[in-house]
Amino acid sequence: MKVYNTLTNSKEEFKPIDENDIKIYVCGPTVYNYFHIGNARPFVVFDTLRRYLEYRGRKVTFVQNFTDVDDKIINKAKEDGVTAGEVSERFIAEYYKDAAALNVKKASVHPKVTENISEIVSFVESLVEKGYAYEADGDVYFSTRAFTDYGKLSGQNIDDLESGARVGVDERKKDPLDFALWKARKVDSEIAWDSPWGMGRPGWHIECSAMSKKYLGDTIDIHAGGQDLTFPHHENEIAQSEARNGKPFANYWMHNGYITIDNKKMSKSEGNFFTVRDILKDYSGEVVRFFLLSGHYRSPINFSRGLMDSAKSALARIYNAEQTLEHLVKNGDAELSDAERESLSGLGKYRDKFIASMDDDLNTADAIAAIFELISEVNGVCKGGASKEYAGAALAELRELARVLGLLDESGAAGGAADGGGADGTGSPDGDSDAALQALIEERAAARAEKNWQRADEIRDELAAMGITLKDTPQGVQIIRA
RNA sequence: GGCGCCAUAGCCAAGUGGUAAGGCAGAGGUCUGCAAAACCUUUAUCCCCGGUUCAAGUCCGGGUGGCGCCUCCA
Repeated sequence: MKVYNTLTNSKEEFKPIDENDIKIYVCGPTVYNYFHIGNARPFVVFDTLRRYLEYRGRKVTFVQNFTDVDDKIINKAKEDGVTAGEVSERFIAEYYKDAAALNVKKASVHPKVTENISEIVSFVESLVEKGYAYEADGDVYFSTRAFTDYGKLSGQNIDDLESGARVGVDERKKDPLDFALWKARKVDSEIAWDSPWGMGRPGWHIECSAMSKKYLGDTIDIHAGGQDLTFPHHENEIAQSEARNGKPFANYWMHNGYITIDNKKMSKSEGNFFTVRDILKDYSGEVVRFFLLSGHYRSPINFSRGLMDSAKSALARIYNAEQTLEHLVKNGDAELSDAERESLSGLGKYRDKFIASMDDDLNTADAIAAIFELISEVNGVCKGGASKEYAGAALAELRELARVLGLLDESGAAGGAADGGGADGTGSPDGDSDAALQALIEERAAARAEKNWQRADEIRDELAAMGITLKDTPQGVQIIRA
């Protein structure tokens, strides 16, 4: 597999340290609010990376942290009159709900900053001892000029960074680019932990270095996150970790592009954001996921209702194909036709294309195209009916590929179709135990046989109002539940 | 000022130097009692100007337009 590595600004062959245990760390959310669609992108993209690696037979240890102590959380707690811990616990729970809706798997570990304070303190102590950090009035700062490789990830040299720095120089810092490892408590009521420098709490960057080391070791395979974390967050992580460990921190750095609104970056500070929670009122999580995977992860994606509607329609094509095949698996012919046999022998080419696309720096747009090409061929072959065997094989491949992308899961939020018996009423309800529904379907079949179209349509409309769609196919009535 | 990204049909979007995937929307048609789904047909001087090459959307140079990081941010 090839992966675009921000460290080298080029696509490189991905060579894991240990083929049997790939180590990935993704920067997780600061839990003071529901996450927005921009935050959702790395969750979905790197969950897809993980699924793909697992699909290819690799074991993956996937760590995604929760930043559960931070200025924003403390401010939110003040606003709401609750503790910082109550805010973070609440939004961690909300994170899991939205992530589940997007079909994002839980990480191997979701460490919290507040549960790793002692690791963080000893990490900082070690940096101080090695001369990479200094204490000032209870704060501890990292000395960027002490780390000679500073700037290697963002491709900047330290002097250019400095001349462009817009932030006012804190007089306690020796250099404007120095950043806080430990922040002294300002007021007694503020959440704080004891340390060699007095009561305080960790700075933002140190948590990822400390937790990555604890859960994955000194050198990991992939560190990932949004492009906006490249500088300073990831640059600082490299400085901290490599200064302390004396080894490379991460071999590959992957950064996803932004979600934009009217082509401008979506961000909380700009206020032009949509939370996933709100979007889920109008679209299923699966549509959101499909939307996020429909372009390449490094490109910006513009978010709008119109584009979501397009994604919804496109995903519906995949669902229609699945439902048609499910119906044919139950109601199709017994014998494989020659045309089916021929199609079947070449069906693997779509899997090949899918894999080639995913191997090429996670090109999900191309991988989705492979799925659509599979669907086109299968729909063509199944026009007017198909054998159970062919439908079964096609369905298996369709699901296999879609599920690598986290789509068409059994557990998926969009739900599957339940299938009924044949239109003539002789078929078994095959799994559908709703007797009233079966009775209506049989009544409609009888009405149709008598050409009583009015009654037949009435029944269809009645069921449609209940979210049940009936399709008359040559293989009998297909029942689709919303 | 420093560093970087992008520009492909009405819209979204792939594209490894060899004469443009896929999806959505639109138009016409087939199938259907009508639908739905599906199928068939149909829609691109690849931002502009140079250059390299037998061959350039793809490489190089120069423009133009848009975006981003350098400040909390996925």
